[in-house]
Amino acid sequence: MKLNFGIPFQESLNEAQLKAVCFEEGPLLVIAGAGSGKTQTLTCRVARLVNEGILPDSILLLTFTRKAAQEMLQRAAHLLDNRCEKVSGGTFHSFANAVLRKYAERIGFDSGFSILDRPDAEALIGILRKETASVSRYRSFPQKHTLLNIFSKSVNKSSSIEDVVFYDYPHLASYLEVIAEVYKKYKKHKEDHHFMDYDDLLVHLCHLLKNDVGIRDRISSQYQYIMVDEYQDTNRIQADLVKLLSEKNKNIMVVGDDSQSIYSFRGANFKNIMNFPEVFPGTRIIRLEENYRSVQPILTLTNAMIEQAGEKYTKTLFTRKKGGSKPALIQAGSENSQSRFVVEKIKELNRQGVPLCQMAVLFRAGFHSFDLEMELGRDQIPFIKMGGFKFMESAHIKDVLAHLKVLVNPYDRISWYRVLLLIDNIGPKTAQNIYETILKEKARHQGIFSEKFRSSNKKGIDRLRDLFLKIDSKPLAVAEAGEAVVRYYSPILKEKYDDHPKRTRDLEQLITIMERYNNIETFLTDMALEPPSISMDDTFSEDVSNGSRLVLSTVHSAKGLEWHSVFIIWTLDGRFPSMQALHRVEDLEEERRLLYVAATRARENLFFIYPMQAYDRGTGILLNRPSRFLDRISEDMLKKDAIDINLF
DNA sequence: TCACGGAATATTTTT
DNA sequence: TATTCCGTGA
Repeated sequence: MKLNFGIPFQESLNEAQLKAVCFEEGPLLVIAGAGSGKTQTLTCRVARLVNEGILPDSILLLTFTRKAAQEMLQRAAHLLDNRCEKVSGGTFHSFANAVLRKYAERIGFDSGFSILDRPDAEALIGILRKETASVSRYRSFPQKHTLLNIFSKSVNKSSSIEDVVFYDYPHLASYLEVIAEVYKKYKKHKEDHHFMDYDDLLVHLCHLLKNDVGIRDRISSQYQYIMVDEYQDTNRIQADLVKLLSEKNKNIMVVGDDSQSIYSFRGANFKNIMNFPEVFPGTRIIRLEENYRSVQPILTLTNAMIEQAGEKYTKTLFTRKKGGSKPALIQAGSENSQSRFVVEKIKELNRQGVPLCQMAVLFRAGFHSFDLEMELGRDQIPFIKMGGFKFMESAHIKDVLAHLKVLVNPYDRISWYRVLLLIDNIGPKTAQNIYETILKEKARHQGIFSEKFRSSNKKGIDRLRDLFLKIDSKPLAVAEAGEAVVRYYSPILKEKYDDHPKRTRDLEQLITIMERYNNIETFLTDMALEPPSISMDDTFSEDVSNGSRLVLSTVHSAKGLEWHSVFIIWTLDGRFPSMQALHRVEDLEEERRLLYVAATRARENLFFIYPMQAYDRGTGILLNRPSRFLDRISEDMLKKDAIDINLF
């Protein structure tokens, strides 16, 4: 039976997809296997609703990345018309930000709160960590990034610092009190200075909706239809938010795949998707099991891999794609032999007509590809490593932004330190003195004028003062202020980095971005929340002649993507699954899902490669078995080969 | 108190 | 690869 909606997409949908698209009212759980057309289903549903006259701004589409949201709405607009672009869509965080800006005062916040991105949060913790006197007594007190991980996990799992430390960081148990002390300071500092880190956005929104019935009613009435993508990666707070937001209309559709839940280390809880039917009584479940991506031999293997998983919604993916060759597990003599194999195989496939950009090498951790990167360089094979560079997090960009942040919020300590430490002969101590003077005299950025400085500092301080005077003297457009800062910063940049030409170009890009804004606060918020997914393209545009580049990626960053041929390296037991995950069943299960995600990225060819042996530095154990997730799989599904290092 | 250099070290990271 | 940490000397 086919229904007709008079819109041109329905022929492209299979029966299960169509059911999901046409689903009317109430809670709906869509279990969407890898490559089963989940995005298309969501997209079509949005288009269908809008087409039937539902107001776009009463539809809410929540995703984890800004890119995913944009893409879906654009595709929906393409199917129907541009009403779809008006659908409220975005990440949980940007949604929270938007709501909180409106109602901040209800939770005792200034609507002009600033957002701390990860480096900012770490920097703040770094300062507080040093300030905490007792830290110096301990030799191996956790570093700032570890502290932030602990704090964040405690928030995202809604459990106490104590529980997180005992459960996930037992080796730090003796520092518990001091860790808790730093946490308290961190929290207080954020409150005092109207900062929110990423987690706070969700926490405060949740708090607002829970405690303010009026606002909760207003918001949950506004959204008639709510859809959530990648539901298996939501954490406790996000699940609560979904529940609160859908309170009035109960038209909540979540889409996800429990087998692809790989973010528990960030507090994601795949139980959310398992428990959904209990939390929302009357839930309909629809399974999307037809895979449009991989050939059958790959699906047969990946089905077998995930079959062994403990808890899951059962589903069996199938495809109508014919042919295809059996995936292979390859033992290489050494790490370098592994790299050589990959390089040679890629060259071979490339000769057969597979473009480089249709091949990917995936691995568990970023540094696993170092040796391969060198081999690729030697053979002059162009590649792009995903998840690597973060435009907004690079030092020079942060430097420039810090100057603007100080103008917006003169009590922003992290940014002040950042700005001041750039000046010659100013170190942490001097920076602290200056900051305290500013705070004491409530002197905003003019505060730097009043302190008496040693003559060795004078020149640098004077330059900074000139900059602030210039920006103060007349109202400047965002980009003009940015240009002034860049002009001030440029000599420092040249002094500090020998690759300054490239970085200077980045700064020019930043100015270009600024030109789109007429308000510095909005600009800064966007940079923290929705940083431009910089195609640092111009870095590579010099060799545009060969636009096609091989992709190197961690498995996490590869989620949702697909390639003609996929190589998974380091499938050595102890690397993948990683050593740290062996002690706990849940962790091991997540590793299994991770390898599953990696393997299901492949359309035609799939290779697992591992070096014959490697020492684990942490434990001193010799790793010499292939991944336990592959070892027990029979030869019918997985071809097992050893290659000789001398072959290459 | 700061700057410099060398060494160590690294899960995974949509916000 | 790249970032960060620590010790040393000025």
